[in-house]
Amino acid sequence: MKTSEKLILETLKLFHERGFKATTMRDIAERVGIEAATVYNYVNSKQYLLDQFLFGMAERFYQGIIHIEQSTYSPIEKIKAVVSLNIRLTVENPYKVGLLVSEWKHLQEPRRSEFLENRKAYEGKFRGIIKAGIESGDLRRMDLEVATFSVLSSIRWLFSWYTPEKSSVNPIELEKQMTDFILHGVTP
Amino acid sequence: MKTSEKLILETLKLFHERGFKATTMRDIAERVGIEAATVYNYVNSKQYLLDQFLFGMAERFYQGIIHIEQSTYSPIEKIKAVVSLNIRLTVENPYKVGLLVSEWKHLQEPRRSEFLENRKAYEGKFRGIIKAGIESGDLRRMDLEVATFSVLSSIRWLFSWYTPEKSSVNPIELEKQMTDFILHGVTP
DNA sequence: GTCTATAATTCGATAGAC
DNA sequence: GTCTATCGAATTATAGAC
Repeated sequence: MKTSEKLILETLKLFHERGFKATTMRDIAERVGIEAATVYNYVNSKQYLLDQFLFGMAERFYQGIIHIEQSTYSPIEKIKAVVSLNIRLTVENPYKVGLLVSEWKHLQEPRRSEFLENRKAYEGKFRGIIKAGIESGDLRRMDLEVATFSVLSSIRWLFSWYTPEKSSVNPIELEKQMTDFILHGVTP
Repeated sequence: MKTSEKLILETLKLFHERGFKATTMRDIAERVGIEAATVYNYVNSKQYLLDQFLFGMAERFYQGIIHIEQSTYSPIEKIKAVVSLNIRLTVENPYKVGLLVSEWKHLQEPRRSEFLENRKAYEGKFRGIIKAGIESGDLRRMDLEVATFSVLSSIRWLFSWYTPEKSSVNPIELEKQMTDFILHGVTP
């Protein structure tokens, strides 16, 4: 593996294990097997590394929901597609998705505000899907805010407990199980 | 307000806004209106403050689910009670609940391990409730792990989006809405 | 209880040789 | 591309006067 690749990978693991603030450039250098000063041959700053991780993932979530929003799917099919999107991105990038919900506070302005705007836009698009579903009668009449965040929360925390290797279900089965939960709850 | 009370309150707000690592003793002192050295007249260390917040809340969640577990409620009634417990504790202590899920990594050993064991025990008890419900037929047949964490995730993230003042629903209505979602999903 | 002063350490980042 | 050396700033915490 190239040093540049190893640097990115080890940094991601350290941010995941200890958090951005508790990870030092010296920690990163040690994992890669170089000196701290050499890290600056690859990146301008520690902030840059966090920025790349967060906005890289945020953009993929955002583009994903835009495609779903613009599709001709029914509201329920759109919800299924969002669940599928979340599972796919989380399984492919569990650490980055984890950073997305825990380390954005450490972005510097104006990037921090940009990040929050992006997240708000994502949530707004999801809310639109739920709203359309309620109005068309495909979904139950319920409070829009509660419905939006209840569904979002159940899929956003996937990263914290699901790993395909250790779980009793594979990603395909997980998608079915989670969709069933969101659509029908836990009662028979 | 007594200085000691103001110190606790302002520290909690700062930990919430910036995170534990990004909050300095000087920040805390400034909000309270004293010098940094004076903070040490009230607390032994910054770690102590985080420790108190996290274990104080963790204990309340733990005691709550123990009482629910030992009750004669049916599985569905126990789930409703856990939802109620989460809403009550989150509305009463939104910042502390937020720290519970975002700042535990910054506990020092052995407290960090103790915290994780407590959380695992809490999750285990909740899993037991779901398991009993599936076996009794009160709940749908579904993967135990997925069911446990799907429900837990939907209520654990309450702190990040719900505030009684700004929401269209009050805590009582929120409890009904969330219970309906967990039991029956979003479809009619 | 609150202050000033400061110890002791750590951190992000840079300079410049090779 | 990698190193040694180091700067300058920030941080937790303590000592001791008032």
